[in-house]
Parts: sequence; C-alpha cells; structure tokens
Amino acid sequence: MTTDQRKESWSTAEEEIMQATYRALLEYGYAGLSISRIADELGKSKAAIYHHYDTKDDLMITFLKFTVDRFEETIDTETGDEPVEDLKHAIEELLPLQRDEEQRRLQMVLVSLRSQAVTNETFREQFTQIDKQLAATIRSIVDRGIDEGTFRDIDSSRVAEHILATVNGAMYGRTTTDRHNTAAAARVSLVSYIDTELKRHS
Amino acid sequence: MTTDQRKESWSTAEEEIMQATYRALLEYGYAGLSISRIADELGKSKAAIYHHYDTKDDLMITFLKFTVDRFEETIDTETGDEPVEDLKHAIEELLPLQRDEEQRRLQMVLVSLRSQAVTNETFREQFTQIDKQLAATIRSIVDRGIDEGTFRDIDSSRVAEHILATVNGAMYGRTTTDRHNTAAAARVSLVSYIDTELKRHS
DNA sequence: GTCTATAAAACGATAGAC
DNA sequence: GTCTATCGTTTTATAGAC
Repeated sequence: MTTDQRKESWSTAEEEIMQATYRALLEYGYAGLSISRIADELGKSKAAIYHHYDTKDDLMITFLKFTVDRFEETIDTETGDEPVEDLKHAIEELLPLQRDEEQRRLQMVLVSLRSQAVTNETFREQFTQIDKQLAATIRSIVDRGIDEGTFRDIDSSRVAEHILATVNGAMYGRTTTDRHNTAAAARVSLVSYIDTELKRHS
Repeated sequence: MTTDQRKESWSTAEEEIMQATYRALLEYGYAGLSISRIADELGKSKAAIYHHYDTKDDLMITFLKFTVDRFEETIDTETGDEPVEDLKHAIEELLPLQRDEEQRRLQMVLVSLRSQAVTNETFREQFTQIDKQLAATIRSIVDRGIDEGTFRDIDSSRVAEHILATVNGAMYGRTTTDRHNTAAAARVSLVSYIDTELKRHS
C-alpha cells in the first residue's frame, strides 16, 4: 500500500507530538481532546506544541494524515497468482480474526477521526480517498479472476463495494460495540460467499 | 421494532431541547457541541436547559436514548410469509437506495453518537443493544427460511452478522465519504448473494 | 525549542429574581 | 420555567525570557 506521496520524515519533536496526540485521543476521545492534555501526554508545555503547529485545527489535520499513513502502512495488499487467495489475503489484512492491542488502538483512533468526516470536509476527503483506494484494490483482484476464468463474469465493482462495506462494517461494529466475535462470523460468511458465489461453478 | 420500554411522553420543553440538540449536533459536530449552542438553537437561555437536566452528560445520555428511539421507530421489520422477501425488506429498511433528507440527518447523528462508544461505556452499551436486536431479527428470518426449506442449511448467525456488517458498513461509508452510490452497489451485490447462496439450489 | 505567565474567550454550572 | 448575572475552570493562543 505505497501509493501517493506522504510526508517521509517527521522531526523527532513532531513525531513525539503525534504520539502524544494518539495517546490523548485514546484516553479522552475526540470531543475531550485539548492542547493541554496533549501537552501533558507529551510531558512538555503547550507553547512547545504551538511552536510546531499554528492552530489546533492545523495539528488535527496533520494528525489525521499521520494516522491515515499509519493505517496504510499496516495494510499489505501484495498480490500472488491466485485471485481467490489474494482476496482472502486482503480480507485477512483488513479484518484479522485476532487483533493485537496495537491494531485495536489504531482502529479506535480511525473510528474517532472518521466520525469527524460527518461535519468536516477535510476529514471526509481523506476517508473518501482511503475507501476509493481499497475498493480499487479489491476490484482489480476480482477483475483478474474474471480474466483468468477463475471467477464468473460478475460485476466486479459491485462485489468490491460489497466486500469493502462488509469489512468496514465488521470493523466498525468491533470497535463500537461489545459484540466482539461477530466480526469473525461476518468474515467467515463473506469468505464462504467468495468461494461459492464468485468461483465459476464446476 | 417495538421491543423494550421507552420513554413514551416527552414534555414539550424536553422535546424542544432534544430537537435543538439534534440541530446543534448536525451543525457543530459532537466535539463542537456545547450547552450555549444548544440554548441558541433552542432560542432560550442556558438556565432553561439546566432546569431539565442536571449536567451536560445527563443531557447527552438522554439525547442518545432519544435518537436511538427515533432510529428504531423508522425501522419497520414486519414479517410476511416469504423469508426471501422479508430479508430484502429488512435490507431496504436499513439501507434504502434513496435516502430523504431526514434519513440522511438521522444517520449523521447516529454516526456522530456511535463514535463516542469508542471511549464511553454508556454509548457502547446502547449500540451493542441496537446491533444485537438487528442481528436477532435478521437471524430469525433466515431460520424461518431454513425451517420452511426455502434456504439451504447454512449457519444463520454467521449470515446474519454478514448482512448486518454489510448494511452497517455501507451506511457508514455513505455518511463519512463522498462515495454516495457505493452503498447501492453493495446492496445489489448483497441481495444477489441472498438469492443465489442462501436459496436452496433447484 | 522550550519555558512561564498571561490574555481573551468559551465552557459547565449555579444563584436569585420574576 | 425562564430570565440575567455571575462564578470558577478550561480552552485556544500569544508574548517574552532563556
């Protein structure tokens, strides 16, 4: 998942501010996030933050991009020569059966940020881009399967949106409810769907 | 969707406060929501609000329940005698091809509130309950289809979680990105899945 | 780059009059 | 029930010293 240009080098100070923002967001939520609390997490004064960022909005936009980059780095969409396996691999990446603590926290942060997309244009653009990217990746795998003759001649766009909606919805449910094993159930059904509905009937 | 006990009667004043909170949330987002802004939307003073609610948290919890009730009222999960049609009807309710402005706003509010579930226990409980209810409704339709012999003998829990995750994910994407027609695409693929994978092969 | 100190505004919440 | 006025705190943001 190395596509568009991203900020390659964060200065040490900036990186530490991002990490502190990350921790503060997890502890207090987006609504409870303040420069004071970020500064406390950082172990420095508020002025130390304002030296690097003009306004709180400026900081949050930078943090949004920082988090989106982190997310994209964790998604490995390598492709092999078996479309079915590639699809399953993509789903495993986006919706792992077991999430470690770091994955869990990243998704909590992403859900918190994504909700801001409801009323904030800049945030909406970022998540539009992410979903566009993911849908295109899934679609290209399905298209390859159709070309190869492994898959039936289905509408790859529709199937890609279906898969994306399911993994996003399962992830969403996982981080906003206590129904923790339901994501795995949804995934099993989704993979079974790929096996029987997409594969050419033999 | 008339299940648990809900507050039947809001006083006129309380109803107006809920409506004002609704508008303020849409305008400023959850993070930008304040008693002052709600009071401005209401056209009354802050003290008028504090007469009805002890704290801001108290008001927000009440508003959460108010909104959840509104959502449940809009979902009509009547069941007929055709499981396939009942499933399609449930999906149409949860993920309409065309949303009017009121539906759009309600989902914006729901997504804003739901993101609070990441760090707030009370919010998480509410949305856990909603998803539980929806999954159970879907599951019971699938079970009926299996008993009747219309559906194959699939795992109804898994399929229900799959359907729920897909409609939730499509709604989520719809309200947090500019990819507006993708929800319809996901829905078409989901319905096609129900037609071919669930139905007993004839 | 980071500090302390501070300004100006907004915040949640209350008191007391009507 | 609703008002005005106000309290104490927290907020974003800046100034000036080091």
